[in-house]
Amino acid sequence: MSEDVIGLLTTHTLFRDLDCSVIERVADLSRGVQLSGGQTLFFKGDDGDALYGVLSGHIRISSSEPDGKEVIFITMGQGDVFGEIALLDGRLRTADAMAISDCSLFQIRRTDFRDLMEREPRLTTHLLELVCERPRVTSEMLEDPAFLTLPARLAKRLIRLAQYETPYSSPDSLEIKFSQAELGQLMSTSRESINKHLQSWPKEGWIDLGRGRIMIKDTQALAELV
Amino acid sequence: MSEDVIGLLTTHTLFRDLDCSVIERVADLSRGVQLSGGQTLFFKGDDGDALYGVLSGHIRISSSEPDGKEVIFITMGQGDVFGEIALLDGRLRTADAMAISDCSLFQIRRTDFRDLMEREPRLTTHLLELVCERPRVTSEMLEDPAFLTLPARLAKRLIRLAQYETPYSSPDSLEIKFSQAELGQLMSTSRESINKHLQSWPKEGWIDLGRGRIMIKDTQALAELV
DNA sequence: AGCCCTCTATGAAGGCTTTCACACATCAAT
DNA sequence: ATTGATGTGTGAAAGCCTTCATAGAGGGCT
Repeated sequence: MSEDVIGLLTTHTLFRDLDCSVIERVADLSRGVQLSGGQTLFFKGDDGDALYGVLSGHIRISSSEPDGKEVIFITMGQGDVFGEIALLDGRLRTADAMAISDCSLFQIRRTDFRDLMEREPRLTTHLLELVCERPRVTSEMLEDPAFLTLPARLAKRLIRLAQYETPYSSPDSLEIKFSQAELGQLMSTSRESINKHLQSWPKEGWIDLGRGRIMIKDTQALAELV
Repeated sequence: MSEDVIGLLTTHTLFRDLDCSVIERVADLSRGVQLSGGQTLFFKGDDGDALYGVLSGHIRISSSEPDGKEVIFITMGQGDVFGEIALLDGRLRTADAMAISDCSLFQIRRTDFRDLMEREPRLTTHLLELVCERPRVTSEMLEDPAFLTLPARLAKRLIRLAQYETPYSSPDSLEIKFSQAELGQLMSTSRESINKHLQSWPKEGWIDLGRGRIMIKDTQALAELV
């Protein structure tokens, strides 16, 4: 476990360039968390008292309403670190985090991390970079629904998913493991709408559809829709 | 000018609790920027080399497309500080900033600010808080379109505008100085849709409509729509 | 006053999405 | 092999929003 954590830490933006001794100290602070698929790590509104890193499995960051509607913001996979905002300001979590498959995470608690930050200024600087990255992504998510039509957004999202948010990939044919219903939630639209737009693309040879997965065959063509 | 800057700095989250000497140093670093209504401060994609604070006037943070469409994210008024993300990571601006009225701003350049940060760790901590606040707001802006109907979002937005984003206010009757067209851009919808929904509320006595302004008469009633 | 520009008001037509309903395919478990 | 759960494929009806077109009202300027 500890070696896994050290491996993840050294490759992540947040901790890269730090001395080995510091990384080991961070790893010592961390404790393992195991979740099975469907379990919730935290809810929107919980106290934000820790940061998490994904060692294996996938975590869905989403927000849901009492009536059952849910918006998925992003899914986190191996190597991703999340929960850093609540870690910094100690306020409430802004979204839910749920395991969508069996997960192995590491957790660093707020108090431990703050002590470390005081001793290691570079850690703060890196943390700032990480926190700055989020708004850059979110502001794009804000303007896309206003500027792009649904098929354009869908194409864009598929490309993004293939590049960043799936473990599996091969040279010229990228696979996305999401059901059409999940895609609908990712994009705040209905499963049926997703389905109707997806129908036209296999005919062009741009994608292949399967049960619970989509193979991208022509990224270029999809990109031109945007 | 310098006294104005010091006044703004001492009241803002970013600099509060800092020693007077430090605040004076920050003020010394800053230079004044004057804009007349309609002038652009920076465009999305520009290099982000400075942070700004509003001494007077209003700045619109928005993002626009070649075809003329525009989404307004937020408007900044007296006492607001913006541009801090590009300041931190030195990357490109994520939105346009334009003066919607004659403005007096102060500017602190990236290089100057970073020097200061190294000498003043508390400044970094406060900056982190500020940067953390943004995603909290934006993530709400992301889920609202998915969960709420247009009238609900409109009501919510009016309340927000009345509270935070207009200089003018009086006890039980809040005035919003936005045209219906601008409201449409704020909410990524058409001027006509805004108008149609607004029509029904004066009859209930919840708001008064004027040319280029809206008076909120019953905040409670609007809040219940959400 | 007269003129112009901006903003508000309103209706009709059309488009895109949602919702509902149902059929069918796939996979896992018994 | 049967059953049940989950995911995909489709069509019809309804709703909401957009776009287009047009009218009128309010303010500032000469």
